[in-house]
Amino acid sequence: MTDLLGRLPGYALRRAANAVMGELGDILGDRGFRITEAAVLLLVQDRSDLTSSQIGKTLDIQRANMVPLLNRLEAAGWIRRKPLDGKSLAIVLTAEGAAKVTELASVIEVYEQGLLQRVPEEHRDHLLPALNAIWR
Amino acid sequence: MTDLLGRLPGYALRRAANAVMGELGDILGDRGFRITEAAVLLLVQDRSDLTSSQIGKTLDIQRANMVPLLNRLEAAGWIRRKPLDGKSLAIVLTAEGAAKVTELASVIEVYEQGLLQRVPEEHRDHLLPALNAIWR
DNA sequence: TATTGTTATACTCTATAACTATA
DNA sequence: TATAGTTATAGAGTATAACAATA
Repeated sequence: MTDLLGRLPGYALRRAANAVMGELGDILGDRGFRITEAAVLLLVQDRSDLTSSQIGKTLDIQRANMVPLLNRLEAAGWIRRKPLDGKSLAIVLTAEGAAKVTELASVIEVYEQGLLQRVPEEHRDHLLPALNAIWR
Repeated sequence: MTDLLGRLPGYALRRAANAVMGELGDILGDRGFRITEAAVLLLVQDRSDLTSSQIGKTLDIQRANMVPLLNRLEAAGWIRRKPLDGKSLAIVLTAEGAAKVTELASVIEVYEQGLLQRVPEEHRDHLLPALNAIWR
């Protein structure tokens, strides 16, 4: 039973995700972001009508944990809380935030391309559909 | 740019790993294990001459964090610290631990098979090599 | 001089419960 | 009555620094 762990998809998934999140965390950290913040910003760039709760549901972040996260993004001047009614707030990018996200998307795109290059060509196109089949 | 996150391998990797670790964590938790403990036990089942430091290097666990982990496994009666010389300790399974690991390996095997079944057949065989290429 | 096991500690990330104001 | 935003807090999991003993 040599190399048992290397043959378990679950373990490989964990190690691969840890490696990638570590690398991406360093890259984004150099630019003042955390990974989860980057995900929120990219989502908000896509859609400017989402509330904190909706973002949380989409990204699997607890509503309660969205608060300090958005506070940080707001304090940095990248997002704004825009009232939709007396209860809900839409999260929208500021002009400064939009510029930051453009830079961010570019950095991430470069990293993701490099990531795919690590995967042997015959497996490359299968990675994303396989991963999405697991959690979606 | 709709569904941007769904097209990023890094994000998909994170979500898939979180989903799988959550499920596996529940399954193992019902049996009194944490995921990392299970990994240690499987590795020790494979090789009975490894020290705490070597296990940590193999599984990417800090030496300092191995201590409470092994303490728990030892307190449960599943492993034993066996002196190799005046400095190093080999981690070996007890008889009770060996039985527990056999059960554990079976539970994990069932889960991993089910996990692979979620992946469409045309992508299935590519998952493990693609993941291992990313971190190994 | 480097390594092993260990202790203590800090930090990040995430989960839970409860409260309020509004739909 | 359910939902949104919020507060406070607790728990994992992981990282760092330091130390004694031994290789």
